[in-house]
Amino acid sequence: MTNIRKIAQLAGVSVSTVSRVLNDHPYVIEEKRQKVLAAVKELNYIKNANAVYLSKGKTYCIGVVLPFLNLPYFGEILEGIAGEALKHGYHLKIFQTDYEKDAELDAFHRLQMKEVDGLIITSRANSLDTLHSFMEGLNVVFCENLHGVAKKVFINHYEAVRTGMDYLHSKGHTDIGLCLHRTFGTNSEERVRGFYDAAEAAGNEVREDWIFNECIHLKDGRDVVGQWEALKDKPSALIVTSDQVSAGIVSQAGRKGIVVPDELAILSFDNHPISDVFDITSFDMPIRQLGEEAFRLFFEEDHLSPVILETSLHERKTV
Amino acid sequence: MTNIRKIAQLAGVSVSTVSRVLNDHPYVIEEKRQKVLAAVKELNYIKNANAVYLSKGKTYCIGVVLPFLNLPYFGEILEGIAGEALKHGYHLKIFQTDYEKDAELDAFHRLQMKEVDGLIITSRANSLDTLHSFMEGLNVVFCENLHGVAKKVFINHYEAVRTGMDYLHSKGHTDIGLCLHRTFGTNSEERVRGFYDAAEAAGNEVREDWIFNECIHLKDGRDVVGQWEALKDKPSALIVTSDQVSAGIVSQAGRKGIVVPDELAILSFDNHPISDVFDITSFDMPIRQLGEEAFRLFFEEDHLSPVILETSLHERKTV
DNA sequence: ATAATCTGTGAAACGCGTTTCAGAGCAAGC
DNA sequence: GCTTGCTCTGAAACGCGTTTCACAGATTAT
Repeated sequence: MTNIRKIAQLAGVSVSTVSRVLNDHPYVIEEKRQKVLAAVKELNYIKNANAVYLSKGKTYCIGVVLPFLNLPYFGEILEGIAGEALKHGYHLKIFQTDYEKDAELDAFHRLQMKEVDGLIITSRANSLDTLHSFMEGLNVVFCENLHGVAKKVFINHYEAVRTGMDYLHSKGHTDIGLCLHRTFGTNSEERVRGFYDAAEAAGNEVREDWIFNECIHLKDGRDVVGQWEALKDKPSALIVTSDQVSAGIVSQAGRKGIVVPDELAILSFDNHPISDVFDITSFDMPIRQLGEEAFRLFFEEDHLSPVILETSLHERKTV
Repeated sequence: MTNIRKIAQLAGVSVSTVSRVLNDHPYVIEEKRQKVLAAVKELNYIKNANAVYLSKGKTYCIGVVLPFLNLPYFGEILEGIAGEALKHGYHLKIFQTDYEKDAELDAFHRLQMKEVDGLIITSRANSLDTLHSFMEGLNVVFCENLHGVAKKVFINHYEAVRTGMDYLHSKGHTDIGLCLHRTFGTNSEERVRGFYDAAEAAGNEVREDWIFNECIHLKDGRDVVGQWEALKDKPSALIVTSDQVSAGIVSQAGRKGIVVPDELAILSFDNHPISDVFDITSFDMPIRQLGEEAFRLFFEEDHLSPVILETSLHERKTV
């Protein structure tokens, strides 16, 4: 393999000078510069990235920890991160976890090993206590409103749910259910908190059996309709934290002859294009922006103040 | 920073022995092994991944070139690649191109620089001629049926479209249109070829204005309906290469009172969950498997025979 | 005229783990 | 008793680019 020393030899200069030329450092006279460039061309020299990274102590690569790759939510976050990263010459390394704790910890280990310069945790399975010992002095960004000092960016789910609940109340609903991706995780907990707080503030009761968990994909929406039908006391409205699930609900309701919103109102989250297709009233979630801000938090070394993103309601026809 | 030499010093052994212990090589006496492990613990030693990669000449990382991250198609491919990669201890680096040639070439350059061990090209903008000079002796996998020798895995789009056309013919359709993601690119060309061949075989005319291009997202389906309505002579059926677009078409048709399939039949591709929700007849595309096979092609050094994946028709209610 | 800068350059150290090679010591095979 | 053949170990080379430091020579400032 041809390396920088061979170039130096052929060009009749020192390796430092070669390095200077290759990195556009000043203080190299034109003549030597040309000789170096000629040697590079002649020997077909290509830098070894790993040598650069070892030497520099950084990799211009950021790790993204996420559970799944085939959900629009994570695809959109990735777009946001990648777009912003590209602007600053950074690349993305994917750490897909399937919410397996070990896979998640592996990502942190990679960070410790300097395989990536930082980590963006879009969603996690491990407790903060567990993670703390792994992130001493490392650049980690969380996409959630976690307690304690950390770089974090998050969508104000609490406020969104409260606003949504008030909106449903104003439409006369008192019996409201909730469809969640999962119950653990800060973002979900924030939504649940908003849900309970709003219900309490309005003097309405919350029924545990009106909270549907593990609503992730389109088909889960269909299942929710089945469960809803089987209930003796049914909520008249559902807050659904994913447009995919809402779309599944609305389409299945259509098949079953359940009239939306008269019999069942749906207030959704994401404002994904699919909500437009199904005329689903949905909170616009700045997911791409979430990704962009996450990268910025990583990039700006001492940017420690949390970034809070707000949602806005897009009224359509399911409430 | 604590490195392998410090460990050696503290443990009173040579660096080779430390390396042996750290890599579970045989021929290290238990006593020294314990001393090394103790030193590792005491100094809180963590390997530097970049040093390993430089030394080994490989990174256990594969680059994935893709235009977009927020399309289900690419999310699914990624899932397939990532799943298979994980099994073999590989990670993924994302090279999002937006179909920009320079961004694409950058990925090849990274490969030359040994930043990744190989590249999976899920879709590309550069010509093969351009790329050829960049892949001399490098491990590159293409997800398309390109001409010439190369690692490749692809879905048999030609056959799928031909089968689809015959299916439509059998239902009495003679005036058939086509919705494409794009016109360039091998996969699209294969579909177009199947489209023309089938029409010709059936003795039907193909109308250029029945071919709709740049149909990518849900909303593009809506636009197609508008364009379709504006046609003086309308096709009675459309072959649509994405369920997202089909869903947009079907939903918009519903709003406009266009009866599917009586007035407009839709034969779609992907068999994405959304096609189930909309009852769209769709070809099942083994996209995840495409990703898995792509990784295998990369991983098995001399696996040069192309992998061809077949589709299967899922009949629902839009034809 | 002298001090203070700036330009240009190379040797050497640095970042750090892996691997080869030579050799010592010891047990099994003939 | 002598030859193979293991087991175990460390020195040194290897992979390779960046950066610091010392210094020579050329300017500019005082």
